[in-house]
Amino acid sequence: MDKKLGRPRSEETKKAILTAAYELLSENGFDTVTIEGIAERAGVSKATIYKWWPGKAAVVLDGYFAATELLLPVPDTGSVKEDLFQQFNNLSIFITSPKGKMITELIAAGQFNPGIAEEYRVRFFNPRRHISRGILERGIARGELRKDLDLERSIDLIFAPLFYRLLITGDTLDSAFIRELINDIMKGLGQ
Amino acid sequence: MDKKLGRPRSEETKKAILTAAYELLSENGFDTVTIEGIAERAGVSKATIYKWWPGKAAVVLDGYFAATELLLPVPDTGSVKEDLFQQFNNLSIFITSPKGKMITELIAAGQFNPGIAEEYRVRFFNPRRHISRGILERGIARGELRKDLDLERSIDLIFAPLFYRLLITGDTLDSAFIRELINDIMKGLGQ
Amino acid sequence: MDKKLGRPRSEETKKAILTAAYELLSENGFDTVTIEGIAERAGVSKATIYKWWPGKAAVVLDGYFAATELLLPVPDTGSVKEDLFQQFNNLSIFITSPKGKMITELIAAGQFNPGIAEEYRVRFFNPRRHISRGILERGIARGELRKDLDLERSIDLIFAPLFYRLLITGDTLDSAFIRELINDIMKGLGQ
Amino acid sequence: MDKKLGRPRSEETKKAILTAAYELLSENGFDTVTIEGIAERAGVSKATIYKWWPGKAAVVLDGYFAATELLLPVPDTGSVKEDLFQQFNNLSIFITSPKGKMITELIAAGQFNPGIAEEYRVRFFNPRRHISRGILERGIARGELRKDLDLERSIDLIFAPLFYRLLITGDTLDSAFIRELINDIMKGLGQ
DNA sequence: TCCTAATCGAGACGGTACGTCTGGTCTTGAG
DNA sequence: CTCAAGACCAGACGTACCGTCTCGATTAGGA
Repeated sequence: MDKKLGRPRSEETKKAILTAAYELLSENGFDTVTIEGIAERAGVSKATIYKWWPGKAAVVLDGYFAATELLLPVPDTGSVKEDLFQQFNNLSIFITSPKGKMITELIAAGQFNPGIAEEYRVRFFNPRRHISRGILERGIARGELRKDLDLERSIDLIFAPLFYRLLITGDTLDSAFIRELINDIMKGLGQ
Repeated sequence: MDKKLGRPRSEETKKAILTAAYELLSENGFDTVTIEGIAERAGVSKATIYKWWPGKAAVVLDGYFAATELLLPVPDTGSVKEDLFQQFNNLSIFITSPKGKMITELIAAGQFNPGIAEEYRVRFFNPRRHISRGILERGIARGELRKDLDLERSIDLIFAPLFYRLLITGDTLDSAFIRELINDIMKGLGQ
Repeated sequence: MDKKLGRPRSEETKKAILTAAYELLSENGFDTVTIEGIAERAGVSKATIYKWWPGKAAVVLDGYFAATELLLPVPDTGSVKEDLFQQFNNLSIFITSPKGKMITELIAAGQFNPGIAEEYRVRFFNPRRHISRGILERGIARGELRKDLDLERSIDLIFAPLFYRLLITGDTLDSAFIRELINDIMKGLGQ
Repeated sequence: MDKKLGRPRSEETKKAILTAAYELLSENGFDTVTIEGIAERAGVSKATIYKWWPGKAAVVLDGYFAATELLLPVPDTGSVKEDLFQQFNNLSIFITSPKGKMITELIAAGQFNPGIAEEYRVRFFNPRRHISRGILERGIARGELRKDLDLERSIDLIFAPLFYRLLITGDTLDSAFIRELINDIMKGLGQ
């Protein structure tokens, strides 16, 4: 069926490209990374990069996730507030670290490139939302939360303020903020 | 004091540049706008643009706001929920319109350029937050809201999900969503 | 040793550049030729030109000589006067032709660019001086000329008035002038 | 007749422009002089320069001659050879001095600008040729030179090799060369 | 003393070309 | 067939001067 004629793709080359892409991203920021720079650093020809990725955003994103994929701990303390605090405190620590700040630039790049956006939604956000969903479901089961919650919207409620600060206001993200945020969302503004 | 030596700056030229910048932004999107394109469309020399703006992002932003500045209605129905619904429904209508979608790209550009970020914070977000603050304060005065609210954080709670959807998930923003969002935030997830 | 990695330089492109350069030189004169104009006419990118030549003067000069290199007849009539007349009459015909007039501008350009000067000395003047040297040497051997001549200085004596007229006085160069010039130089002003 | 309405032209301004033009010429060479640079150095507006001169070449030339005009000694020793030696040795000292080297660049500029050429012919060459003519005429009267000389062509014979070396070969000009040059021209190459 | 006309500085402006840079594509020859 | 090397076109970058054009402030002589 699918023949394998000719020289096979070199895994080393692929790794070198992703590593170079990630290094350049972390050294200079997304917008100053160039395909040419990646090719040079990786000791690879530009054509090889274009052969396997459609453009700079794709390589850099791949490089980022290749270097960043990590196990996400699933908190389960028996308390929604505490579980949420643990998850989002971890997240806020991550996204304010150098590694995390890059996600900012990738989200920005995603505004000009739907493929990129899809990618980080699937690889970055979905797994984390999955964990939040578990927390909320257990909370409902335990009666800590209202039964009628729209889970997806509820998850948005917590993620959103973090990224709003990150992308728009630039305000600090610390554990006090996370704690108060969760309190507000649980309690509501009313009454 | 402030001298007026030399040929005065041409207001027509300035207007032509801003108009051209805005038109190109709305036709092609931020990242395909070029200074050269603006210069040509405006019938203006590149040097003149560089004289008054440091780069593409600055001109385009200026062009955007010059074309977009509008009166913001201040709702005051006597009900926090209704006031917030009116404000944020209007906002969601705006940011899902062609004109509003551009703000997405400017926010993206702001990730690579602190000056830009500052600009849209001041010109776009601050006036709107000011209105929200008024709504919340009146709500507290009327006893509709908890007295101990941190106003800024509370405002974030409402703005954030809109822009989270806009920038990250891409989910739809309609009046049903706004209504439910406000409900959730007022009531809280708890109990 | 000298490796031949990578895509080889395109001879067609090179030719197109030189041709375009020469055409523009002959149409408009040296100082209105631009690299951008050459690139456009040749259907070539500016970067390609800058890759192989340091600047406009170098390309134009190369284009000029690529279009102009021709066989130089070596007169040998048995008479110094006649040989010199043939050589310099030919030369005067050439340098008053359109093709030849360009050399004027290249000499001018050479005043601001030593590399250019070196180039036309080697490619234009040296071969012609070589012929003159032969004529004079044969003349000395035949006893037509003084034995103690400094050949280089003597050659200067004939070339110089042609280019002096060309570059400075602008007086006409015709075969009568050449004849009289050679007479004067042979005879001397004295006595 | 010619009315003198309005503010009269400022002589100081004119002087400042010419001085600035000359200074910049001597510091950086003709081709790097700019009208803008002259205007700044002279503390003058560009428009004022364009009011009185058609372009850079004209101002610089004027500046050059304003700074350079000097008395030309008229040698009269009773010997043509000695007179010529004195005149051309002086000339060669001048044109190999910094001040004199600039004339090279002006001659180059003259290739692209007939007005410039006319100017230095009249202001630089004619006065010197006039002196040479006197020397030759006295030589003829004294019987040192042939009666049938074409004076203009004879003058060319001496000027030409100096400028040929200056503009084309770049060979040195020293008093030995001048002496031998005059000898050769007087004696002729023949016999 | 005011008026008129020209000069001048400052500096904005439309242009044009500069030389550089990156993006993507294409062409070799080696493996 | 893959790949490194690297030539190539396309086109924007930001800069530098060009020569022209307002401005407002002088600076005379003539009214």
